[in-house]
Parts: sequence; C-alpha cells; structure tokens
Amino acid sequence: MSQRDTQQSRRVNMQDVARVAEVSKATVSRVIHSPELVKESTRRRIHEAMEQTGYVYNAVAADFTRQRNSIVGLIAFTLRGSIQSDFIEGIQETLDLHRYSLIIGNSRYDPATERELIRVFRERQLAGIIAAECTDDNRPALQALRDAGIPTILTWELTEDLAQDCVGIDNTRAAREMTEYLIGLGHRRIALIAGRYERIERVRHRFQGYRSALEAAGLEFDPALTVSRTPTALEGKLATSELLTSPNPPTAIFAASDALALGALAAAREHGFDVPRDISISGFDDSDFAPFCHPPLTTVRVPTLEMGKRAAQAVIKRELVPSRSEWDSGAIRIALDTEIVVRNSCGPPSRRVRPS
Amino acid sequence: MSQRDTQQSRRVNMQDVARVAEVSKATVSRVIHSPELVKESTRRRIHEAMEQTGYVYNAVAADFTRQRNSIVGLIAFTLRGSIQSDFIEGIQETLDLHRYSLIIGNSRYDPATERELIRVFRERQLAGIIAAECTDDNRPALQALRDAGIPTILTWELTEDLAQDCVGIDNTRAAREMTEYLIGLGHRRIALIAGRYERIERVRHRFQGYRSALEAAGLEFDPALTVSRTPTALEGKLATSELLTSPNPPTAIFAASDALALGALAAAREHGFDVPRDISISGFDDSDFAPFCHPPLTTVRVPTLEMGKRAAQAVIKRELVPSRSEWDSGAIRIALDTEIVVRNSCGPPSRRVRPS
DNA sequence: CTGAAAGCGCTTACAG
DNA sequence: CTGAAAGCGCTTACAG
Repeated sequence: MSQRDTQQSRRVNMQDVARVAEVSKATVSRVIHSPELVKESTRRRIHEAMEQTGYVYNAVAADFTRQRNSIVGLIAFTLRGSIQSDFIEGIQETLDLHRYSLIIGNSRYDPATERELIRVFRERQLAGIIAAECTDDNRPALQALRDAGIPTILTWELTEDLAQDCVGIDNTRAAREMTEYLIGLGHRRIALIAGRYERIERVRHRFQGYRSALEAAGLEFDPALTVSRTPTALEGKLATSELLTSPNPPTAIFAASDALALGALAAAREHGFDVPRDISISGFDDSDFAPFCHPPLTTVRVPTLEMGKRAAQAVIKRELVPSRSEWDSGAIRIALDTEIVVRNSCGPPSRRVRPS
Repeated sequence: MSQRDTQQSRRVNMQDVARVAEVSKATVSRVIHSPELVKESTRRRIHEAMEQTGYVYNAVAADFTRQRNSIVGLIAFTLRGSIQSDFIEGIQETLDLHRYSLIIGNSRYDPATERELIRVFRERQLAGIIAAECTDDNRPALQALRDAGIPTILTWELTEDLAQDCVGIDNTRAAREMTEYLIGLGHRRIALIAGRYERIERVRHRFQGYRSALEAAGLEFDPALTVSRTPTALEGKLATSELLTSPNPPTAIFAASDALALGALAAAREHGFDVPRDISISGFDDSDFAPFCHPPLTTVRVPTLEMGKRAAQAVIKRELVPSRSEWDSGAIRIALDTEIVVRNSCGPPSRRVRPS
C-alpha cells in the first residue's frame, strides 16, 4: 500500500494531490468542501489523484487554519450511573451528522480536575462544550469559556441563570409530580434520597419539588426523611437501611435516581419488606434496568436521548454564529417533558410498620 | 477581563507573550514544555507576561506543528451496557496523567459508520486508537490504521492474531470456569446466552469455553441451549422465556453479560421460577448492578478499570516509539485475570422441571 | 541559557 | 470555474 511507502518519507498532502491532478491546492480543497463549485471533469481528475496518491485529509491542519476546531467537549463528574449512556448516544448521533467529534472529559467530582478540564478544552479551542453536570463552584469557569467565545450548553436542568444556554427538564415539577403521585396513593411519610443539595442546581430543584408537593398536601416536612447521597446503588441501599430502621420509618421512598432506587430495593428485601406492599419505592431517570428490577421500578422518564440531541444541536447552532452580538439576542433554553412511568414498585401504604 | 478584549481583535499568541517578556517565542515554548531549560528569572518574567496578556496556549497549533495529535480515540459499537463505564474511566484516568484527551466514537453496530469513524480518526491524526469491540469485518480497517502509523490496541480479548496489540482477558477460560462451576453444582443442562458468535472473537471464545467445559465433563452439547442475542436486558428476558418454556428446559443459564442476566432474572420471576431454587442464572462482567439484583448475581468479575488503564498505557507506549522497526520487535499482549464472584443466583438443580 | 528561521498543511479572500 | 499568496501559531533543529 502507498500509505506504508509514503510513511517513511513524508505524508501525501494536498499539494501533492494538486500536482498530480494539475490543479492548485485551492481547487483540491474545494473538491473536499464544496464540490459543487468545481467543474465535473476537474473534480473527477482530483478524485483520481487522491486515490492514486493515497491522500488522507489532514483535519488537524484544517482546524488550525480555520482557527476553529470541529470537536465538541462533554464535561461530566463521572461516566458511571448518573450520566445516561443514552444521553451521550444522542449527542454523538447529532454530532456525527454534522461531522463533529466528541471529547469526553471526566472530572471525577474533583474541582481541580474540573478546572484542568476546562483549561484543556480552551487550549484545544473546542467548537463548544456540553456540561452534563455542573456544580455551582464550576459555573464561573463555564462563564469564562463563554466569554472566550466557546459556546457552553448546560444540560439536565433549566438554569436559574437565564443568560445560560440550557437544554433540560423541569426538575422541580418532575419531583413534585412524583411526590404527588405517592401522596395520591395515600402516603403521608415520604422519604427523599437524592444527591448533594447544596452543590447541584438540579438536585436542589428536585428537593424543592418534593417539598412543595408535601406542603401543598398539608403534610409536614420532616428533615429526618431526606438524605443526601452520591447516586450509586450502594449508597441507596445504605440510606434505605437507615430509613427503614429509624424510629418512625417512611411508607414510601422517592429515590432521585434509579441507581439509588436499585439499592433501595435491595435494602428493603434484606430487611424483609415486601415492595410495594410494605414500602413503596420510586426512582428517577427510567434507566435501562428500571423495567427489570424486582419489582419493576416506577420512575420518572427523562428523555435523555432527545436531550443529548438537542444539546448537540444547540452547540452547533452557536458555533455557526460565533459573533457575540448575536448571542446577546437571547439564551437558548429548551425544556423537555418528563413523565411518570408507573410500574410495580409503588402502592398504597400498609398499616404495618415493621414486616414480620 | 482581557480575554474579552482580545477576542474582538486577535487572540494573544506566543509571539505576543515573547514581546512582552522580551524573549523569543522559542523560549516561551520552552517555559511551557521544559521549564528546567530556562533560567529562573527569565521563566518568571515569561509567566508574568502570560498572566498579563491572558495568554491561552493553542494546543491545536502545537499538535499541527508536531504532526502528532495528543488525542486518543476509542471505538465502540455502543455506549450502552456492554462497554463498562469503569473501562472508560480507567482509560481517562491514565490519559489525563499523560495529558492526552479521549475522543469516543460510536459505530452503533453499523459497519459503514465504523469505517467512517476510522477515516475520521485517521484524518485527525490521533495519537492512537483503543478498540473496545471489533468485529472480524473491521479488523482490516484497524490493520490499515496500524500501517498508517497509528497504534491500535484491541481490548477485552486476547486476539488470535498474535501481531495485534491487545489488553484483555482469557474469555475461553473465564467461560469454561463458570460452566465448570455450574457443572460442579450438579447441573447437566446448562444454557448459554451470548452475543453473535460469528462476528466477535471474544464471544466466540466464551462459546468455546462453555463447550469445552461441557465436553470435559462428558456432557452432551445441545445446540438448542445456546442462543445469540444483543447483550441487553430485554433480549436476555426474551431468550430466557423461550428457554424456560421449551420442551426440555435447562436447569442453569449462563448469560455471557450481566445485562442479559438481569433480563434472565426478570423472565424467571415472571414464569414463576424461583432463582436459584428452580433455576440457576449466572452473568459475566460483574457490573455495578450485579450485587443488587434479586437475587444478587453470581458472575465473572472482569477487571475493567485495570483493563482501561493498561490499554491507555499501551497506546502511549506505542505513540512514544513510533518507529515501525521497534514495533516489529513484538506485539503488546497483556492478559488480565478474571474470577468467579459467587453470590446467590446459582445453586444445585431442583428435580422439579416446572414450578407450581 | 537563548534566538533566528524554516516549516507543518491547510483555508480564505481576492483576482481574473 | 480556478489560481497565487498570505497566514494561522506553534516546534524544532541549529547556532551561538
């Protein structure tokens, strides 16, 4: 193969193709990007030359020349659990359509790494950033990115900052609706297991939704019934164990992620509680595994694939209109609907407090 | 902020910093890459100049100049299920350490997309490629990448092609051991649910391991007991339903991924089978959710985090020694150990064929 | 310890 | 429909 040969010396570049096709490299570039501008016969000759020389387009050189990269970055705290793979699939699908690539950055919940990530993304002059999660601490860094001309889209929530582009769901309402559903089933003592309220806006919103549903129903808000945990099954299990063995246990547990709910289910079983007879458990996300839990999990469906697609579209839209004056005409704010998926993990409360 | 100001005109570049610090840009470059080569006082002056001008290093220009990109690409069929997020975490952790970024490509099981991905990765002149999965059809494309001087590391399996760099597990042995475990429990009719044997080497190996354990124990291999499915919970459930309602059902099901096993568990419950009393079910992967299944899943632990780290290290090692003559001194082949994690989803067979 | 110079491979107006 | 020319911002020997 010619690749092997040329490799020892020098890669084939556009100039080489131009020489073989007896055109200028500007024309070769046109064949690649706007073939309709080039005469049919010339185009054919160039294609042949590319074939013959084993030419591989150099995207790095192109990005460099254009002063704008065709790579989008994703910022996440973790790739486990909380980030739905569907969400990333949605982003990729859309990006592929427009010939962008995706770099995935993982801050591992570490602010220093997060800062580092943002620095690297700036250095790489990425076309845009999608933030899957963002602590309040991290907001200024995102803002700086935006100031540097790099579009940033926050996802999974509708930010209180109305100047921030976002594609998300109404977490407050979603949590309120699930809480109302549990209240409607007859529950009076409903626990909430969620992330760290103080740092993440969307978790705070879910908490607010839960609380406002309680208040609207005239139910007392009991701080002992809300626990903050990292959204993993293990933490959900631990938290549920504590709730179940507390002096005045809940009759329903609303886990603000399906991973937490999975752990809650396991804890309930271990303590001899039948779900939903002895205790109701609901989740949030409608993950892949939710229908296969025992019992199948009642949860909040989040249109993650759609959210990923919309976020990618938003980045691309921004990137195509880089002028800041245009941006100032208003933020992109896309609200996606959620819905409660009723399966079998919730039911009316039993009078028994402890199972046999 | 200075970023905002400079943005309207031109970005601050190395030359600007050099001017302010009254040095050449070569020296600025040295401060960034090999500060030990620069005199302390000069270094300080340059750092001040960078600060003052709001300089942001241009990594695209650097990659372009160096003719070698500091981004590694990952190729996968999907981001759902089969790819463990721990695996990607491991890759990222190692890459971060060495200041590489990760582009994640998703072929969505489509050969055309896969080819496209490989083309894009070549155009981007990536530092190397890690293939999380690779059909046989796709092997030549990977080979072409290698020929073009881009290191490619295959993962999750120890390839039959001894010239291919790989970091993986012995799928044959792992499957044989799990099958032996089930045989040891007393099972005679053991089903296997796995991916498509004909296309993926590691699935083929698991199948071979299963079969060789059967033969070693003098058990008949019954083709009716092996089913090929996409590794999702839904497919696992469907396949299990069929097995359970077949004329001569198995007493144990070995699902070659935990996602399949999760579905299998759900199917068993739906058909009124108690696990493990009426049917044993085992998985493969030891996913996050395995301990929280009902019952907790007996499965094969795969050191995914470690595998990710090793794969990234292998790419970096290759990338640092790009000369082909060095490569020819031998392929990188790293075998990682698996182990059976015994939980509660497997037990001795019952004599009952159908539950009450 | 530091500088001058060449060059990487494209794209982008501009001209014709 | 096509070409000539400038330039993007670095790094890399080489020289001193």
